[in-house]
Amino acid sequence: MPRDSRRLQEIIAERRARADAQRALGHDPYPPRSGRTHSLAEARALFLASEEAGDSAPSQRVAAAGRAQAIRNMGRIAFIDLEDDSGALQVLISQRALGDDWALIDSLDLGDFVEAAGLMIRSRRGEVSLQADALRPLAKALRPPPEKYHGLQDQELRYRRRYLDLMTNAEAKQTLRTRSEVIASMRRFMDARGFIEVETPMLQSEAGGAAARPFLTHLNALDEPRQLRIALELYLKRLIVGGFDKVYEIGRVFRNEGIGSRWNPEFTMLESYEAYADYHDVAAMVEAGLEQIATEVVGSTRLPWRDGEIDFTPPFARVTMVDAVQEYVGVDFREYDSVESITALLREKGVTVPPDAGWGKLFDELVSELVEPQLQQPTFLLDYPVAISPLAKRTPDDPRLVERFELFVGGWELANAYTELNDPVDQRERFERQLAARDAGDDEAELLDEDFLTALEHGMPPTGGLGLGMDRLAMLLTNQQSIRDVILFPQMRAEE
RNA sequence: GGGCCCUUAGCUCAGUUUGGCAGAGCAGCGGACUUUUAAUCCGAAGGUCCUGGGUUCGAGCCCCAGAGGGCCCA
Repeated sequence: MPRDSRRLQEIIAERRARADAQRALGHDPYPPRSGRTHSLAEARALFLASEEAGDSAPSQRVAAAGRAQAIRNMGRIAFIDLEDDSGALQVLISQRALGDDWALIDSLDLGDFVEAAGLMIRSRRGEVSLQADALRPLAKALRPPPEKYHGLQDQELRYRRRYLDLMTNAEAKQTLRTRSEVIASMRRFMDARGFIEVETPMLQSEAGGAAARPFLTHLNALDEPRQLRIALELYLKRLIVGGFDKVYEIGRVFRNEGIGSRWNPEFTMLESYEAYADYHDVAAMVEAGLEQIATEVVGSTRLPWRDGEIDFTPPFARVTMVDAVQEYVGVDFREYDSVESITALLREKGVTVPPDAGWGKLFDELVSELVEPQLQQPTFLLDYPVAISPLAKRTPDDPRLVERFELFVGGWELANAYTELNDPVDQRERFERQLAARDAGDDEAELLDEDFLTALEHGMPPTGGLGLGMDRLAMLLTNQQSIRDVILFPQMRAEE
């Protein structure tokens, strides 16, 4: 944190002096509690209701509180714009009404929390106002707020000091509030379908369930290494083995990888597992869920997105991976089953070939470059190659494919789902193949989780599983292009 | 990892074209004002021009290196 400049130190000193001035007037600059009777929106509503009823003004006294966003002192009368989480309200206050406490006006700074009490009126210019006859400091702000008109523009400060962003940028606050509503709406949807919400370990001996590098830490009490989870999958499936038929978790996962416009090292996933369901059932649930959440949160299934819109009205498009690659690349990918042949295909199509990559990464590259960007409206891409899906069940008619879909929206992967692999023998072979890939240099390959295999050996019913990125869902529903704008405190390099 | 852009007062930004005294608005400070709402009016202040080197009589500006941030690509 950079040291405060001399100018800023002067400003802080001035503000501390005004806190002392409040004490001299018999007011505590930091009283323990507020005596407010109405939020600012409630106070306004009280007046409007009374006006609607034909009364000139409500006779009920109001004590309201909030942050002083503007102070207009006209000499013997002053206007203070207060703001709380419900809205804003103008306080009108006169020297005559306040008496000795009029001196408090000079002790106020922008950013201070203030309480005002009196009757609701309409000012001469028509502004619904609280005509206060009592004023009381609630909390002195020692540091000045950002400039009021433009708000805080500096991207770095907006992320590092999010409270200043929230304080001054209404749009940023609304976006982050919507994120919370998205998560609440998702919980309502899952709960109503009979899922129970569970919590599984974030500290794991071997982080599994996804292809990603984990964060490493140490558990002192047991003197053992631990990894932060990269997915929720393997523990939730243990619960299906145990007999919970519908479980979900909305939780933070951690991937020690890049930071970018759609990537933050910690992000929030929904995962759900439903016994006796398959990936088609999961797709139907995702359609219903996104329809409901969009309707609850935004009020429509047609959402503005960049220059156009995204339509979450079911049913979503469904296309198999085989057909999609045929359409956008022009080949049957099953005929390119060696590293050599798919490398040649990538070269032919002008896709950069990552060095030392196995078949799975090369295939992923092909699809990421040529197929996924095409999928702007919600589209289920179905039936993935088994090589990049070590936890999914093979399709009945082609053992090279698995019953898996990813849902793409706006060209982004939003969700990933399988008919879960519940054959412990096949699962062990898949893990061993992953270990071989790891030995060949793929440090994102799955580790063999012996306890998870033991659980599968006790028998897991046919199960449909889902993973869905809540941050990206929040981005889609708020029309934000940067994940940092839907995460309250995105990761940043430490200051200094 | 690569490319491009940004960093000047507490905040929002000019100033870089063509090297020549460091600028404005808001906020703050002093004063005026009993219906304002980006209040208005008068006055006086306020700077690590991101950091470190270099070129030059002279660098916010040109050159080199670095830091932080943003965007795009991998």
